[in-house]
Amino acid sequence: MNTVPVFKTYLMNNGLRPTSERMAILSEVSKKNSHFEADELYLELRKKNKSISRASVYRTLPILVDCGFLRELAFDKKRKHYEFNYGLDHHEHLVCKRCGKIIEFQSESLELELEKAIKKHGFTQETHCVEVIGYCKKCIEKDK
Amino acid sequence: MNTVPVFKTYLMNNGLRPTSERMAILSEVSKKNSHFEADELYLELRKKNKSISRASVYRTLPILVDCGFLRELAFDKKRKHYEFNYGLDHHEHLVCKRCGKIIEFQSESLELELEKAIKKHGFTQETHCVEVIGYCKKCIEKDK
DNA sequence: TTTGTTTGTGAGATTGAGTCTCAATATCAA
DNA sequence: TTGATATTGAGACTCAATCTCACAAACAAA
Ligand SMILES: [Zn+2]
Ligand SMILES: [Zn+2]
Ligand SMILES: [Zn+2]
Ligand SMILES: [Zn+2]
Repeated sequence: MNTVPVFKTYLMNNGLRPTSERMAILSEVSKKNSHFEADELYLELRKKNKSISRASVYRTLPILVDCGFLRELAFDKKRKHYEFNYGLDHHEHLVCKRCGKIIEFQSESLELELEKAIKKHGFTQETHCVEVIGYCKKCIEKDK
Repeated sequence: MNTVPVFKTYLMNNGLRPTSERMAILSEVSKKNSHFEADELYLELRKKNKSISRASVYRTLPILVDCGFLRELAFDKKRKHYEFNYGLDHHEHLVCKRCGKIIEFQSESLELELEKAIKKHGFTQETHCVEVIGYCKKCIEKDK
């Protein structure tokens, strides 16, 4: 994908510089195909001998969220979770309280209904998150 | 409302005791008509000479969430926010990134579509939260 | 009641994700 | 080059939330 030029343009337009640290973080993050947290990413970069300070990692992630590469997730109110979300289909999450499994799902009609409700209140959406807390099929069966 | 007997039954069924601290917290919380956070509640109880320790407040809130009196909200990933949610209409939130205003809204058809999607995946819902991040009408107009 | 067992409380210590500081370094435009 | 500005990294710091543990309540059985 064309993430690099898009990121560089974003940085330029906001008076930010395309440092090697920022570019390395973008690169690492765009390889992710699942949810992750900041410290996990920091340690991964460290292992790959791309030692970027914890501060820089924590400083860069909000930038990547702001320019639309990452989505900040809401499950687990202790730590922030992210997912790469550029050029991919938008999805929502079902979180199992028992086994912790996270199921991703898509619903066009859900998105449409949400869009309607948002417009009705004169609100301008940037992102949204729909998260369902409950129990997955397997866990329900186990508890019988 | 019949919160007190419902809470007592819940506690009983879970091997927990209906202590004066727990009942006082339930009482305080059920008077709330807006979003609040744990420490705020602790300080309020303190002012009213119902000195309950910070630990007990933090210990009781998850119980109240678990038995359905409170809902845990997802905006502001730094601190946990709650709202009293018993016998009231279910609603979702629009959060303005600029002024911080939180608009509550309801949509029957949104709920129905969500319910459909959940069932489709064999998931059993306990709660959910829909949160839209963006800009409110006023802030959009100001920025022109 | 009394006794023993279990559960809950409070004060303060501890944790840990995330932020801040600031001197040193990198970037960039002129 | 040079000067203005932005960024980095190491480690100090913050602060919401949790944990510890001695003591106090609640409860069940006798
Ligand atoms: Zn499960
Ligand atoms: Zn996802
Ligand atoms: Zn606003
Ligand atoms: Zn609300």
